[in-house]
Amino acid sequence: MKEKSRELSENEWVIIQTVWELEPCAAPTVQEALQRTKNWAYTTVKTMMDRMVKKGLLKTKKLRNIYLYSAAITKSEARRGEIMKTLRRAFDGAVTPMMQFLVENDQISDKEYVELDRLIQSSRRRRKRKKAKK
Amino acid sequence: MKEKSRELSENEWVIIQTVWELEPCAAPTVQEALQRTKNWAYTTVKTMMDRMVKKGLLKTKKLRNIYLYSAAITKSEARRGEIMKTLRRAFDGAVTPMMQFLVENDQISDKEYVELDRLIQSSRRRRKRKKAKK
DNA sequence: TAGAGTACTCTACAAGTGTAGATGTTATCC
DNA sequence: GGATAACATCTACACTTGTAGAGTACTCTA
Repeated sequence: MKEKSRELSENEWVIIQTVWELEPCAAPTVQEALQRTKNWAYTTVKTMMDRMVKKGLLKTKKLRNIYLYSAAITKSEARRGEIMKTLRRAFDGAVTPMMQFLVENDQISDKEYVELDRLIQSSRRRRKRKKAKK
Repeated sequence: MKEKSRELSENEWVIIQTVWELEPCAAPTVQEALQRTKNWAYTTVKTMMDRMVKKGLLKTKKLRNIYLYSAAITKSEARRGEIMKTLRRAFDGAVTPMMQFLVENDQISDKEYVELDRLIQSSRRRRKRKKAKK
């Protein structure tokens, strides 16, 4: 289960987000979709995407004379990688201090508290059950 | 309060962590301190540190003929930057889904649950008080 | 005051990333 | 069957990051 330590750059995130939404999709489609936000030339997008293929972040399938891209990693995997990176770099790998930081930094609204609370409870219950089972 | 979006690279994190511990400190000190973990040549460390000064991550003070470095940003600022980056990139800026992810991904031990719970309660109380005051 | 340390400065180079122009290729429509 | 549109490939270049050698400058001691 060796995580291939997928570190995405800022722009790679932008691209892969779009691909997740539209996959399977061709490069021009992605470029168009990003027209509003990013003003990238077609070749820019295409280059980035091809590099991402080489890195195993995207994959392609040739369809006649065009390539259809899709993500080679799930959103969940990517998120995990990103979080792990932050955790490792900034919090010595410890989850609690990171949560603590989040909680203490006024980045959480009242409503979010409630939700978070519920989340924790339910996840805890779930874990307990799982443990009991084995 | 405009955050200068301080994005540290992997190695910059390593350096600044050391500086936080030892500051004010000279470059050779940092290099020695990292000898065990990283096997960087002195010039490597020095180059990185000087680049970090240019970026506003570290600052120096000339003392006779040596430079003493210290951090130009606090650990807290750096952490915040790192978290914000993850949040923005991978979670669309929303805290709750990120917490949810943490909670649901078995990255939290039983003990941590308890602690987290306490954390949330107390932070919530604190916030309530603060609100009441104003 | 010359040599030995110790720290600093300058320069460099490879890999990765952001960005894209110019050029080539294929399918399609008149 | 030739023009056009749509897509792909090739090439390039500047900037950042990782890494460090070679050379210089200052300071202390014999």
